[in-house]
Amino acid sequence: MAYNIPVEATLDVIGGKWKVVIMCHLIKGERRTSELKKLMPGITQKMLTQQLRELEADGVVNRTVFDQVPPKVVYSLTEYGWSLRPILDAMCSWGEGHIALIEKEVAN
Amino acid sequence: MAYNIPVEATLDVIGGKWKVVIMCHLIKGERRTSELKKLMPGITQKMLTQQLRELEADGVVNRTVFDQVPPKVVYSLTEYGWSLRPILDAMCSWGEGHIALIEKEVAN
DNA sequence: CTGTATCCGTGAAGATACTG
DNA sequence: CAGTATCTTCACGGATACAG
Repeated sequence: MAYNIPVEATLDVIGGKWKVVIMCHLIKGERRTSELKKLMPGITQKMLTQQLRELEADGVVNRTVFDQVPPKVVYSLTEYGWSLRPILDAMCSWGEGHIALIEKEVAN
Repeated sequence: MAYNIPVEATLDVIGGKWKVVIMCHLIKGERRTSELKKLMPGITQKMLTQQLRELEADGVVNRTVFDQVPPKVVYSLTEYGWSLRPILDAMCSWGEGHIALIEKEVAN
C-alpha cells in the first residue's frame, strides 16, 4: 500500500473505532477480556475480539492464553505497542481538557 | 453525551476517516479546497466538505471565504486546533517509523 | 473554483445463538 | 469465560449531476 502521507500508516494501526480506547485501557496494565468489556459498555463481544485481533496482527497488543477452566485470556501492550504511548497520552489528556471546555459551555 | 473514558471526546473531534489527515496538512499552513483535494487523491469532494464542516463545528478549523470570482476558500487551523498539534505530530512521526519498519520486513 | 443534492451499493457493526 | 458463526441493518461514503 502506498500512503499519501505517513500519518495514514498510523491510522491503519489505531484508526479503528475502538482501538484507541482499548489501547488507553491497556496502558494501565494488562486486562482480561471480561474486564475490557466492563470498561467499554458500548462494545460488543464481536467488535472487541475483532479489534483485538487486528491490534495483535499489527504487533502492538499481546494475547496470552492461560490453559485452564474456565478459560482466561489476558491482553497487554507489546513493546512496540508502548511506542504509541506518546500519542495515546496526548489524546487522553486533550480529551480531558476538551470535556471540561464543553461542560463550561453548557453551563452558560 | 457521557464518555466512558475521556479519550472518546478526542475521537469525537478527530476520529473521522479523513480528519487527522486534513489536520496534518493544515499544520503546514492554510490550504485552499483544491489544494487539499490534490493532497488527498483518495477523498471525494463530498467527504472533504463534510469533514471540514465537522472540524469547523468543533472549532478546530477555520474557513475563510474570499468574495471573488472564481470563488476562493481557504482553510486553516484555529487557535484551538493548534492545541491538537502534539497529537498530530506524534501520529505523523510514528507513522514514518512504522512505514520504515514495514518496508524493512518486506525486504526480508 | 467551491459547494450542494441525490441516489445507491457496500461493508461496518449490532443482535443473537452456539461451541469449547 | 472467551470466542465463533450467522443474519440483518443502516449509515458511511462513492459516483454523479448540478448550482453559484
